[in-house]
Amino acid sequence: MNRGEEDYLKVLYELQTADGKPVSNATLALTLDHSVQSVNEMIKKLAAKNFVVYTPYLGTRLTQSGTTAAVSLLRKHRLWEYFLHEKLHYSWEEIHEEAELLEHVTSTRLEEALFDFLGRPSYCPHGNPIPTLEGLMPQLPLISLMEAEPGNSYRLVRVPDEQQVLTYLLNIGLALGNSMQVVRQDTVSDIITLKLRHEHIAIGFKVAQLLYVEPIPNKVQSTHPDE
Amino acid sequence: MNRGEEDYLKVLYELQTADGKPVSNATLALTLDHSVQSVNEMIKKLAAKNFVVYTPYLGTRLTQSGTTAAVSLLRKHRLWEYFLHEKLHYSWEEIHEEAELLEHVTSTRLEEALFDFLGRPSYCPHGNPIPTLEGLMPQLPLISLMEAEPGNSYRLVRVPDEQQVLTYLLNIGLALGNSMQVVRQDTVSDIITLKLRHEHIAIGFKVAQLLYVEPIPNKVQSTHPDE
DNA sequence: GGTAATTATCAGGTAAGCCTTAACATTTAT
DNA sequence: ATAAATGTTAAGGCTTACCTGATAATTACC
Repeated sequence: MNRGEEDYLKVLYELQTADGKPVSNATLALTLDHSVQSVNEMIKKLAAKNFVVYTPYLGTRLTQSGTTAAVSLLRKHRLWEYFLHEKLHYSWEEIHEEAELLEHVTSTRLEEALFDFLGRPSYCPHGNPIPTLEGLMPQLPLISLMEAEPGNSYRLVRVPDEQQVLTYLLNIGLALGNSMQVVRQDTVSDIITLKLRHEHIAIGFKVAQLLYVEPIPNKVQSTHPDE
Repeated sequence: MNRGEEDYLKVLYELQTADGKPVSNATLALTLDHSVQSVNEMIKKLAAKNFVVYTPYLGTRLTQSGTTAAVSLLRKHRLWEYFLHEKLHYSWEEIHEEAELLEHVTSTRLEEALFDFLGRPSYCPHGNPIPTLEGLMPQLPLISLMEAEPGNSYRLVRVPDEQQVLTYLLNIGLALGNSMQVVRQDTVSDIITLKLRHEHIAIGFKVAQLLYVEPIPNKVQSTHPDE
C-alpha cells in the first residue's frame, strides 16, 4: 500500500464513523480535493484489493481488512503525535503535519517498539484514543461541551486534530487538560460562555460540538496544563 | 525533492566520497539497479535543478547544493538509526532499513528536535559520524583493521552500514565496541586472525578493510558490548 | 411519471519515473 | 589509426495517479 491508497482509507474511516453511512464518491472527492473521476478509479482499485465494497449510487464502505488498515494508520499517527509532543516538545498544533508523513513509513515492528517506548499510552496529545494493536478503538463515554450543564465544571479532555481549531483554541487560551466552568449556553447567539482562569470566554456552538469534556467536582477551578 | 531524487543524491555522495572522482552513469545504474537510460534522464533532471554537474564521458559530481542535500539525508538517517538503537532497542542490523524510510519524511524542524532529544550524538550506532547541522562531516583518523599491527589490541569502533556485513559480524560474534587482539595477518590466504574473548576468529581481508578500530593499551582483552 | 439534479462512467490526456531496443559518439588500448 | 570497449541518447512503451469534458444511469421531487 502506498501513500495515496492509505489516505483514501483514512478518509473513508473518518467519514464512515462520522455518520455510519456509505461514503459517496462525491464526498470523497470533496474531502480529498480530487476529481470524482480520480476517486472513481481509485475506489475501484481499492475494491479490487478488497479494502472496500463499492456499490454505485449507494457509496463505499470499508471491509474488515480496510478498517484494520485505516485503524492501524490512525494508531501510528497518534503514536507519532504522542512522541512529538511528549518527547520532542512539539506544540499541540505542530504535531499533526509531521505525524501525517511518519505514519506512512511505520512498520508494525516500529509501531510496537514506539508504543512500548512511549509507555503504552492510551490517548494522543489531543485526547483522542489510541487504538490497540489488535485494532480495537477504545470508546470513552465523553460529554461534548454542548451537553455540559451550566454551573458545573469540566476538564477539556479531547479536541479534534484539526489545525484550524487547534490554533483557535490556542488563541483563546483554552488548552487540553484545562478546567473550566460552564457559565451559560445562549441559544440565540449560539454561544457558550465559560469561566477559565477567573475570566469569561465565549465559544461558538460550532466549535463547542467538537470539544469533549469530563465532569469534575464543582469547586475545582484551577488549570492543569497537563504537559 | 522526492524519494527517487534523494536516493540518487545519497548514492552520488557515497560513491563520490569513496574515490573522489565523478560518478559514471553506468556505476549509478549498477548501484541503484536501474537502467542506464533511466539514470541518464534522472541525472539531467538533477542537473537542471542544480544538484549535480554532469559532463558526458566524464561523469556526475554533486554541486554544493547537492552535497548539502545528501549530507542532510545522511544526518537524518544516522539520527534515526541512533534513535532506533538507543531508544527503541532495535538491534544493529535492523536499524538501517527503517531509517532508510524515515529519513525521507524528516523536516529540518524534526531533525533538530530529534538531535536534541538524543543528546546531540556524534556517532550513529555503527560508529559512523553524524554530520553537523551545518553540513560538516567530522572525520576521525581511524585505522582500518587491515593496518592494525599483529600483537596489538584494538577496539572495533566503526562498521559499514551494510546488512550483509552486519549479519556476518553478528554470526562470528564481533560487535561494535568489542576489544580484540590482532594475532596475525596472512597474506597468502588473505585472512586476519583475531583473538576475541579468548577465542581465535578469522576475518577475510575483504571485510577487514571495512572495519575501523582504535588502538587500546596492550593487555586489555575484555569485551565492552557498548549497548 | 416526467424532468431536474445527482452520481457514475467513458474516452482521452498529462507528468513522473521507470523500462527496452537500437543507433550513435567517444575513449582506450593495441 | 583503428577496432573494441564503453558511454550516450533517441524512440517508443508501461504504470500510477492524477486531470477535463462529454455522456449515461439513477434518484429525487413536483
